[in-house]
Amino acid sequence: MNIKEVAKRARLSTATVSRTINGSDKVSPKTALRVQRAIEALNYYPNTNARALGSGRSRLYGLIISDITNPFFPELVKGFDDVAIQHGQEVIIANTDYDAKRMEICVLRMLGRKVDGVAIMTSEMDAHLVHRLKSKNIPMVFLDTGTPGPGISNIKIDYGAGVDQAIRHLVSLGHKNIAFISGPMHLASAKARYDAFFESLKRNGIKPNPKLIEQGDHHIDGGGMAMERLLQQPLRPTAVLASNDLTAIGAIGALHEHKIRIPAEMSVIGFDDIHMSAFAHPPLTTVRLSRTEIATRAFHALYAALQDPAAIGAQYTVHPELIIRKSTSAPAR
Amino acid sequence: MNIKEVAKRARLSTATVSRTINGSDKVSPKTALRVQRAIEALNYYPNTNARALGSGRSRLYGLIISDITNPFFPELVKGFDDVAIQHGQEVIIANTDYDAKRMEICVLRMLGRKVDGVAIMTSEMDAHLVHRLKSKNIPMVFLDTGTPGPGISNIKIDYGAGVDQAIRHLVSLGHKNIAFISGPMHLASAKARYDAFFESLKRNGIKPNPKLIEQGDHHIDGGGMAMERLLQQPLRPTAVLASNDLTAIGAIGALHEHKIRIPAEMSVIGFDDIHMSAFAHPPLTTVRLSRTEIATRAFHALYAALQDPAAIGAQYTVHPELIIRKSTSAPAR
DNA sequence: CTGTTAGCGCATTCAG
DNA sequence: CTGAATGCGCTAACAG
Repeated sequence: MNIKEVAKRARLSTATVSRTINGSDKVSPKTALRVQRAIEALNYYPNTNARALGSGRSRLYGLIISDITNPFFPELVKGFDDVAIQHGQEVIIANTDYDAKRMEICVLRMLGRKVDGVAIMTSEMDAHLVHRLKSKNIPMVFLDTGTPGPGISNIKIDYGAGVDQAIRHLVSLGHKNIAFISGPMHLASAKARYDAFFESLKRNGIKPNPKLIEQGDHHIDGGGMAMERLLQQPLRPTAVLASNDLTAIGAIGALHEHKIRIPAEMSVIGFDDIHMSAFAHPPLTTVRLSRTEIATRAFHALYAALQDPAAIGAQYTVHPELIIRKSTSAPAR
Repeated sequence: MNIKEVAKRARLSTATVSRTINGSDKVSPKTALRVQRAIEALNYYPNTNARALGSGRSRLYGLIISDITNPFFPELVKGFDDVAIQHGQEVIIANTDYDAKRMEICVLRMLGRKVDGVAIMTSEMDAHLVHRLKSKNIPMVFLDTGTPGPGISNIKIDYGAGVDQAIRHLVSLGHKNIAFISGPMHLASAKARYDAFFESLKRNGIKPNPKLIEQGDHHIDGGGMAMERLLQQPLRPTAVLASNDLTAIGAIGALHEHKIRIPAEMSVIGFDDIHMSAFAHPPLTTVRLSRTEIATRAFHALYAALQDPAAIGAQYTVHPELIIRKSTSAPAR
């Protein structure tokens, strides 16, 4: 079953069939209809590999993430996939697992499949791999770690504004001793949040207290353990901001263990707004980072580059939004 | 950069280059080495599309899941992807989102890409789509919903044994009034767990009480709401088995709201053992369904069919395992 | 608007 | 063990 059969059935040339399949406007509506009918009658669908080989375009986009097991990513994947499907494109996902060798395999595969673009949503991206992609003129879009240039876009996250909303919310509630549980500092996104915390504190007239900073690992247990350490401080904070929601959820768990009431005795704020945060106990106040927005912008950055290869990469900014739920309140006096 | 260049560089024919790339044994070690060197010198990697077109085999496997946002699936995806990479194969993921039209698009794409096999991990699979795959002789493997046959394997989950371990654990602890929160009954997996619950109860000499059965939705909130309903019963159960971990976590949340102590006043058991269950409060006792095992078996079923196309589909059974943590104990007297 | 033709890059006969 | 030639299914000029 191939394009020839369809052409034969419709009594047309393969070129015309190909044209109508690709929505060329140089086909009369009547012949297009004839083609459609033949396609349906024969249950035909084109061979993607041959298509890519012939045209040089694969209609395939690569999405590189570091850990699909982290709830932040599936939502991102879903968003990206959704938009891609809407545009008749496909996506191939690569899970690097924070492993350099695996990352290389992933990139090589994408190169081999002639992807039309790749979205790099992990900060641990080897420079030489990026270079390799660039040398093949494959459009790229980075999440917060790229430098816009020819064919390279970047989606910037305004961590400063996001963290600032959280801190202002806490300050307006009357909090002064605000702790922070960071992520692993070798991750660019964790570092950015960490820095934003300090700046926001200063901006709000609060002197950062190093004893109120603990490091987590962006997972539940790291958050719990960091909270434990925080509780051993002589000066107990009245509020804690976590670098991501998983960390906050872990912290909440530790607080429950110690029978510390939330938010009465301790306010907790997360970052990301993953789905389950709304179902935490109490429902978590957090700074939402819209995965849908990130995914949509990423796809469009790539798709636009495809339409106009000369287009220079753009820089987008996504603004986080504070979602106030039940884990924050004025401190008990 | 293509195979010709490599051939030229190595002063060999493209056929020989192709052979060594594909690990043919009809190439002398010396010439193979020459090819290797040329490949490295030129930074060559084969064009996957051309490869698939020429050989008819794509080295690509399809994985169909219903909702990547459900924590059960990312772990499955990761497992499948890991094994595939180990075997030098690629995987393309399709997220059907419980939507029939989208499912059709996904299958058509896989067909178009000439996948070497597809793993169907969702129960809502259209019969005509399965038929279409079958007519193209594409090996398939189902998760608990397939009938083994030529090129079709099935991975059976012994829900009966899994649920039975949970019930026996509860019974041995002294529980008699055991509630069950089911999943959405239109899902085959939810139905299977539901049925297993009844059978296990009988097997353990307990008469099922319809008032102690509530329906959830396999999400956190559904579990919470179902638990609320259960608590309004005049006869309060001393233990509850949830159809999956998310449901159990929701139930735990509802119990906390009511200040009901777990496990002293209510034991809770989940099903699946998703990663976060170990970090619930208290850590959830649950029936582990190894995603790694499912994924590995699924991949191998497909991969084996590829090696020997005449191989008849096999049936595998994966046995769940009770993981006892802190959410279960003897009932308070 | 439609048909003819020549590759795309590789795997695979078939010779040697 | 190696090379030359053919075709996979489709798209993209180029004609008409």
